[in-house]
Amino acid sequence: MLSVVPTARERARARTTEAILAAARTQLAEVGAAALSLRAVAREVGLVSSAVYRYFPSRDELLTTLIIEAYDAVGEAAEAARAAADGTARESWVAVWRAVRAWAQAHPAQYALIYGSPVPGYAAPPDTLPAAGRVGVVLGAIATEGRADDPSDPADHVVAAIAPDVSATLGVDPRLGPAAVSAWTLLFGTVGFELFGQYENVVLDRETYFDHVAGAAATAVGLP
Amino acid sequence: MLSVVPTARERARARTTEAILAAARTQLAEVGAAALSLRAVAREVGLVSSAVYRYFPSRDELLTTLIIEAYDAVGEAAEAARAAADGTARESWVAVWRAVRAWAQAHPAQYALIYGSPVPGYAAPPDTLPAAGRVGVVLGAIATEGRADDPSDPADHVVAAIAPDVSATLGVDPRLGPAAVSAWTLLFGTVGFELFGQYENVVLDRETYFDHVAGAAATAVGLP
DNA sequence: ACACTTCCGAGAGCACTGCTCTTGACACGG
DNA sequence: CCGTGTCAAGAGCAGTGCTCTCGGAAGTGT
Repeated sequence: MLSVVPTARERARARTTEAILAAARTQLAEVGAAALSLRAVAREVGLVSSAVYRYFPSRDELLTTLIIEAYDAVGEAAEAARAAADGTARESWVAVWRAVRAWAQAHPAQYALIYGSPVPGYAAPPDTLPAAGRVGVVLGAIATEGRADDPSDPADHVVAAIAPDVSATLGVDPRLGPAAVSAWTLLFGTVGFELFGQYENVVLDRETYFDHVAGAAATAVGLP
Repeated sequence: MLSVVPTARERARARTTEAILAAARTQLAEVGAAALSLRAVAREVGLVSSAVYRYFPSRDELLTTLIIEAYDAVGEAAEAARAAADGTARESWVAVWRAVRAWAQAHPAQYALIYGSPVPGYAAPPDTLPAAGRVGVVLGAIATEGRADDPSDPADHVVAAIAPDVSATLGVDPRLGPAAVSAWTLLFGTVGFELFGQYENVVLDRETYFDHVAGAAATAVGLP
């Protein structure tokens, strides 16, 4: 119990768990979430299907692990982009937007897993909530850092529509809440629409359009 | 062939086709798209599974029919809302936004089918493209009707990022293109985020927040 | 060193899926 | 009235998630 130095069994278990996850990630990228087959994962690892259940109690549990991984990955991409940017707050903002889009392009199946329609019969467990907010935290920090005093604050009842926790966690002025949530929505809406084919025959130059939207959103949250 | 007066066989075929579609709609609402089972549909209709293949060559064909139906339904909801509104262009705009949201709340599975992640291994056939644009057409028409002269037009290269067909089909000023596409994205992004649970513990008062976003989007497309 | 407990992988099996193919019955048109 | 074309049914294939049992291996306490 809680041994600091892992036993051979524990190490073997960790290795197998990681092998299963690696195979699941491959499967996910190749066939998508809904077609992810536990038996195929088992085959790839060299196990029989029932053995996998010793590591994940169900297919949904496996998916949950992948979902958290994906949230963390896109959050890390956003944080890395912010860390790498050294210009104005507006430039950081655009850099983070671009990073999220680039991550989605590179990992479409993971993106669909977390921002597409939920897998049928699958209810996202609360475990995923903290990981889901990382991109929002990054954007909120940038907006607060670079915000000019903006006279066009929303009415009080609109401000109250956003949970106080959000402003607190993000460290932003509560009056920025609605605009921040809206910008966050627009970011993932734009990335999703492009990825899921809604911009087919509509948006010709995706980069130019995306940068324009990112800039407009920056203005909307008060970045000069 | 192409008989004006349908034979008994043709009528029977049309009846069975409609019965299958009705059962599929029920299934879709109950278990979602990815779990829609052709055998379950057949059972509900009172057929054996293989008989369904006389009417739809594959499960994907059935889904395609449902997708087009869903696009048409949400488009009709938007058009009806516009027709019923008799105030300013801004009021019409907000009414259409609300109608889309209400439709999505009433038909979450259909909404997920068309605006969620694509069903795995399923590529949306071109048949769905015209139906997909109906909501955009309604919004574009309202924006054009009520637009005030707006000095903040985007740069030429941004305008050129949007397909000319779009402005032509929507009948809007091409300079409005980027803002219109962005507003369209924000509408479905917001509705989708609410429906798929991303606003859990984030947006408390959904109606107030939604109306605020709708109004901001109206301003962004130049509605006074 | 031996016994005991825990863990793990394999295999069989259940109920389900999409889809194909064959077979027999029925309705329609010449 | 009889050939033709359409239809539903049934069996079957390969696959799925998941459960249960069983034998062996690894770790633990005496």
